[in-house]
Amino acid sequence: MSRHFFIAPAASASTRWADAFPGARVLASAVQVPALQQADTVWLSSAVPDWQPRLARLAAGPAAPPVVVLALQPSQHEALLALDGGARGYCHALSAPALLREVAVVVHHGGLWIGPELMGRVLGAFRRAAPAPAAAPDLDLLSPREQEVARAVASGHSNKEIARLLGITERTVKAHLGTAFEKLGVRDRLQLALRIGG
Amino acid sequence: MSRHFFIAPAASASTRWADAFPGARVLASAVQVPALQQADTVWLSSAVPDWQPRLARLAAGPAAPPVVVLALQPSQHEALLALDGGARGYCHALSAPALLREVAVVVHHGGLWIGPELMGRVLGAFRRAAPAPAAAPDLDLLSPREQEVARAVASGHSNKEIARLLGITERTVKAHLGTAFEKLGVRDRLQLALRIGG
DNA sequence: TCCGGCCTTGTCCATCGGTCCAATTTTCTC
DNA sequence: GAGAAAATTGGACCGATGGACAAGGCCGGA
Repeated sequence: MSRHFFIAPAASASTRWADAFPGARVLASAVQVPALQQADTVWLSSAVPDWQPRLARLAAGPAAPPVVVLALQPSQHEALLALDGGARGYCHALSAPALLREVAVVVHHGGLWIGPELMGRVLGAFRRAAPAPAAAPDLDLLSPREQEVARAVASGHSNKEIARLLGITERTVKAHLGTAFEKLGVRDRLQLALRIGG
Repeated sequence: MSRHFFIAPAASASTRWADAFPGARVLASAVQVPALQQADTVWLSSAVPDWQPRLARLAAGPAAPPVVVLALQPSQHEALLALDGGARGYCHALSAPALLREVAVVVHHGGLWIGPELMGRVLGAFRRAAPAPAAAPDLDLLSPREQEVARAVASGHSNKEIARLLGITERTVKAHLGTAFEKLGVRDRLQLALRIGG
């Protein structure tokens, strides 16, 4: 039995939600229900005046339920506010029941639901905040072949796998690793992976 | 009948995917298969050298299948590249089969799957302590003692050192590691370190 | 009280990983 | 061309690692 809670102003068009999720509970915006913490999904209308602090309270805590913000007039600005506030989804309040059920499945399984047009904007915003990391200087200490082997090790491969990947003998892999250990001052493959991977 | 395609280098750990999706097809990185356009989900390893142009080709078109990029060493930078390239998900290549199935459900229903670390960035840095609930946080799968051992391994310590550190027998360290490997679905200490981070 | 998970340790054994001895070939620089 | 560095492989040795099989004590929930 799935537990869905809708939080919306009194006169809202909650019939869509009732169609999509039979047995769901529709709450007046003023109500404070502790049971919300055990909900499968909380649908919060942005028509509720204090939806942002409500969202913050709902999304806090280790076992917080996924919250989807519903908007009668969706905007990218509001969508960013919702996602930044901890919402797991943002979609039109008048979406078809079938779509709402899709959204429920997604957020219930740990996914994030945002409109396709919003995705581009979100990615653009965060690419600016996450520049490409500089090349690790550690790797420059190694010869080209040693770098290949070292990267393969840092990817979790065994000597046998690396040998097959590079088309060389396992013995040769060991040789490259040995010199790589010495150059980087580590004692085994794990420490090497931590050096060039972290 | 779900159709899953995995594209990965020859010697990759594709057994995980086979566990998660019986009947799925594992493709060598060099193969070009038109049937990919009809796939339910395409899993693309970022260990494939030309994964970005491949992703672009896969994600293009009106009826493109959802593409999930798998990374042995997930980074926010690479995640952004993947999502910006049209990927619908980005997660660790060594994720447990159960988690991979969750990802499949999400993307198949139109959702977006991003790792807990990237989610934290999206949702704001100050609330990073309380990330998404469904984001199975690797370490939480382990018992307290197993976590201690796992963290020590991820710090580059040997079994003997860990035994001395924790005041237990080396045999016990092996026991904890064995169960940790099983719970996280990795095969050795290096992959465990890569999973939980250095 | 019984069951299950957790922590602990034991033995045995196959495999892996790292190091020592050594060698040949290629490639680049002086 | 001489020399140096890199890349390659061989063999052997031995410690580290991980799995298989077994078992005892502790503790909390059904």
